[in-house]
Amino acid sequence: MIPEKTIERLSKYRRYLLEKLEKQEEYLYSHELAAALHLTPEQVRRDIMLIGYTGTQRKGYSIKELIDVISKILDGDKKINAVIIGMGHLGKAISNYFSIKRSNIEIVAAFDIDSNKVDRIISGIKSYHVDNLDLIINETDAKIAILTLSPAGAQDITDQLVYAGIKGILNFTSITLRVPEDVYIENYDMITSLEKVAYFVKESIDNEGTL
Amino acid sequence: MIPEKTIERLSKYRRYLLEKLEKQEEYLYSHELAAALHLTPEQVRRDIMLIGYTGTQRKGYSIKELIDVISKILDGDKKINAVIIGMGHLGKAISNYFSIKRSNIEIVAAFDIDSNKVDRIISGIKSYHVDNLDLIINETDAKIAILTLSPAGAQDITDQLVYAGIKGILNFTSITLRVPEDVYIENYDMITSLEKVAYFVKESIDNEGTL
DNA sequence: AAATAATTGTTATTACAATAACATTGTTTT
DNA sequence: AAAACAATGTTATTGTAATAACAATTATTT
Ligand SMILES: NC(=O)c1ccc[n+]([C@@H]2O[C@H](COP(=O)([O-])OP(=O)(O)OC[C@H]3O[C@@H](n4cnc5c(N)ncnc54)[C@H](O)[C@@H]3O)[C@@H](O)[C@H]2O)c1
Ligand SMILES: NC(=O)c1ccc[n+]([C@@H]2O[C@H](COP(=O)([O-])OP(=O)(O)OC[C@H]3O[C@@H](n4cnc5c(N)ncnc54)[C@H](O)[C@@H]3O)[C@@H](O)[C@H]2O)c1
Repeated sequence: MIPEKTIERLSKYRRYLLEKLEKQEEYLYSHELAAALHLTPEQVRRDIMLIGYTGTQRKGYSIKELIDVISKILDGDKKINAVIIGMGHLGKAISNYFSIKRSNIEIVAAFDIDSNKVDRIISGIKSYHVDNLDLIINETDAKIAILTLSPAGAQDITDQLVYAGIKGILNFTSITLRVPEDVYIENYDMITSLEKVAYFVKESIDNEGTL
Repeated sequence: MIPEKTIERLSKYRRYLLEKLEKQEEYLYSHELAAALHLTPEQVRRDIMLIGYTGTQRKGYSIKELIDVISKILDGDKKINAVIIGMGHLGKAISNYFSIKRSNIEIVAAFDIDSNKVDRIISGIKSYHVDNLDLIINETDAKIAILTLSPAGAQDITDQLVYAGIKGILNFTSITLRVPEDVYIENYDMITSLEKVAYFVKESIDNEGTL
């Protein structure tokens, strides 16, 4: 019901607002938020309207209240657990990163097929052999999986994850996964991102002076 | 002129087509490509139309020719060089990844501020101290930068990159960067992606049975 | 206390992207 | 050689997201 793009921006708004809150600030205007995130003030106001929060005119939005409203929408009322599959280069980087950050989402376990990488604690996250996938996911009631394993095994593991009750996947493997309708997939494809940057760079170089 | 979303898909089409080519296949239909990437055949045909390629009816598209047309658009005629800034966890993972992959984009240098991480070759990429940023970027004629450094230094380094002639940035730091109009920025924000997945998972769980 | 200025909230418009419809054409079959 | 078929190419439609316009409102100023 709330547009996907708005959800993305809400996440970014919240992070910016939390910074402001730390600096003891109380109110902010739509144009401040817009300027900070390279958006238009209209866009910001529209998003805030969509989530049903209202500021006070001439004074702006209460930072604290706005954070609360956004959090209610993004987080709901209970925490959500996630697991990482594949503790290679990328998997370790992500584990390390999220072990620092605190949020409503907690990474509760990691998995790998390589016996050298399991039964250890890496960046504060316990790592298990994939054979225990179903068991641990049920025990921890994890609902999200972050896929950073080799592409070859990705579809097979995905099927197991779905069977175990995972409802959302953040997929870093470059392959396209098949999942049932009720499982939400967010694909992140680094090659595509890089090729896209390269394309627009090329275009901008080609068009130099053509304005 | 070609829509951004089409550029993204072209990158994915090409990767799929290259796989097919390796298997010695010669032709494919729009519906095959669509099924493989979870798109509609109409979307695929439209994209192909936009880039001015035409297949043959009843026979489909020539895989080889289509790859060539896409490559002409995405790659242009010369290679493009990239650098990585920040050889921490994520920087290393990416360097390692792209040292394997072959494409039109080559990562020619890496930079860090930590003296323990410089003047070495990491995953086949030579790593320099950031003090040499301008020099090396000019020497290598790099046009793209991948930012995987700590957020604190990101805006400062970005200014230096722009000054040195960088025209495209793939930004993994979670902060929003200021750049001139002619510099293309692609932001990738892992927290936002994960929070988005969490939101839609929550929604789907809440709406269970409400269909 | 009235006027002013600045900001919000909402509706209207425009732009962009995806989907659908269908006419066209090359291939195959009989 | 003619007819049927199955795919493409293109136009039309719908849907979604972003932008713009403006009315409503509340602090501030005089
Ligand atoms: N590193 C990057 O920057 C990068 C960028 C884009 C995409 N990717 C993708 O992310 C994935 C991981 O990349 P990486 O660089 O970390 O690779 P990596 O080889 O360092 O790590 C892969 C890990 O997955 C494990 N694994 C393999 N099969 C498994 C299975 N069936 N179950 C559980 N674990 C399994 C391996 O043991 C290994 O530890 C790959 O699919 C890659 O294409 C990585
Ligand atoms: N690791 C992840 O999965 C992940 C996910 C999302 C975002 N990020 C972002 O990516 C960036 C890197 O993450 P990480 O986990 O690799 O962190 P990290 O601390 O492992 O690495 C950061 C590296 O940047 C270097 N650095 C710091 N300041 C620098 C400067 N001015 N010039 C050059 N190098 C500098 C540091 O020496 C270090 O090697 C951070 O901004 C982080 O927010 C990381």
